[in-house]
Amino acid sequence: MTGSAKTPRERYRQQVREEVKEKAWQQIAGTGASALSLNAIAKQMGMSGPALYRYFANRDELITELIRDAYRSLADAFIAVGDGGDGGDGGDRGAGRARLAALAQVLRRWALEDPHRYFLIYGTPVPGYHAPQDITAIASEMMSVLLDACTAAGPDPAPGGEPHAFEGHLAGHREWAGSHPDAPPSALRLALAFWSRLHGVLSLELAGHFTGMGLDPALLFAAEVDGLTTR
Amino acid sequence: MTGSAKTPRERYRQQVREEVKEKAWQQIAGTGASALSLNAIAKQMGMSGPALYRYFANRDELITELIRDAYRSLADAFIAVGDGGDGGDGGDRGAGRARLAALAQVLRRWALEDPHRYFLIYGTPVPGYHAPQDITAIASEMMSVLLDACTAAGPDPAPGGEPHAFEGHLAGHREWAGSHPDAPPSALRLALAFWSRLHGVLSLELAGHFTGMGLDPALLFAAEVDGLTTR
DNA sequence: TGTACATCAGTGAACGCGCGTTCACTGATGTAC
DNA sequence: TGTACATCAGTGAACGCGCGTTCACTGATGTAC
Repeated sequence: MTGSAKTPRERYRQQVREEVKEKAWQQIAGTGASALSLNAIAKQMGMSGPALYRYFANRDELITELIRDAYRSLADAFIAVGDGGDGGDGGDRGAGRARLAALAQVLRRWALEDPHRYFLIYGTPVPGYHAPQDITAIASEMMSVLLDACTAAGPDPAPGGEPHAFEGHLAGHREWAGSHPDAPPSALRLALAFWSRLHGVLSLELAGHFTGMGLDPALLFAAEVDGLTTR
Repeated sequence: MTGSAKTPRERYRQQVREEVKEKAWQQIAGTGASALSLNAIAKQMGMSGPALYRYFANRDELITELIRDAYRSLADAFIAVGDGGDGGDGGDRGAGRARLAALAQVLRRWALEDPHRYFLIYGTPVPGYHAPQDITAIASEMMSVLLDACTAAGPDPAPGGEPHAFEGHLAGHREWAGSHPDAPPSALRLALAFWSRLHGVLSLELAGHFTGMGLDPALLFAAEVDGLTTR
């Protein structure tokens, strides 16, 4: 796929890089990203610490790479849903809403699959860290898929007649929806509600705030999805 | 208030403990909780590192104390709103909804006042850390205030006739609402929506996920509050 | 096919750092008679 | 009011640890003729 005709050395390099990242994820799963240690990874791979500097310039580069991979993985999962459904532009509202529901399920599965990976993206920000531009670009890809579905889900002509005040604000502040310059404000609002509500449930769930409460987080999640795709 | 007739030494002890915590918060604001260092705090106070062991058994005890204080502070802010409003039990729905909106504003102000404090409670969990029971008790106090308001806000008899499936689940899983054994399932659901939706917006906002998008998070927050207190 | 050279993966020693925590000790503050 | 003793805050040295990162070097792998 990417850059064919690799020399054996290049292939090996990439292979080792992958193994480093794999061990890094294992370590993050155990003690969190802030405790990520290059030396510990090296030891786990049976190498000496300095050897890793052949593959990553420093600790920060490794972490950035992990964040990038996490975003890429989630974006690909989103895109797969977008491709699977019918075109969208001509689809009826029902199809758009079904696609929204599918995106929600993909998001939840992805989050539960590896909570630490989820928190690497959406958790407490690392002080001083700023994502490079190519990572924000991946985030935009995801938003684009989401906006697709939200637009297809229907403009939801406000039953009362007057659109919500927030939609007025969005009509004038839509830089973030650059990929969909024609999406109605109600679709923009729906996308933001989708994102923030589902993140709210997921991050509380993954952080363990529901444990001991005796309720099933999956049902709360489903209820929120319902609220987003109904009416 | 708590334990009068302190000796001067006890008073001094408590004073130093407070100063330690104050410096700890400053440090957290700068580099996050995971980088909290006892030695650095001591240096900032003009003392040697080991001196702090007169006041805290170890680093973990200090962090637990900070978490406890954070919860206490938010709970007190919630309780102040609850006390301010009219009784509640007899109040009309409008009053309940106004109280919900007030709680939302208090939550947002509290979060913006010190984002790191917010993340200490609601951010990426520290691997292996389990909150002692007295802290979960404080969380219950908050939930109780919230349930008060949600109950007063009205049972919201489902317009379509059939209550949402999730409310059926809640009717049978309400241990977490122990303080309000008679609250209708719709009130329980409202409380969970309040908590998770507002947390969703706030945590995305505080983590900086809206920066560069060109929209005003305060308005998204307000729109979500609106959705919770309308209809 | 074989030799000469360049590339590059990995090692081990070392640097400097800051961490949490313990310990024996000094000196000030409070208490009892 | 003054003396004898107990309490406790704070110090400085020390222990052991792991971290990221650099450096000079060895040995294997690939390339050019």
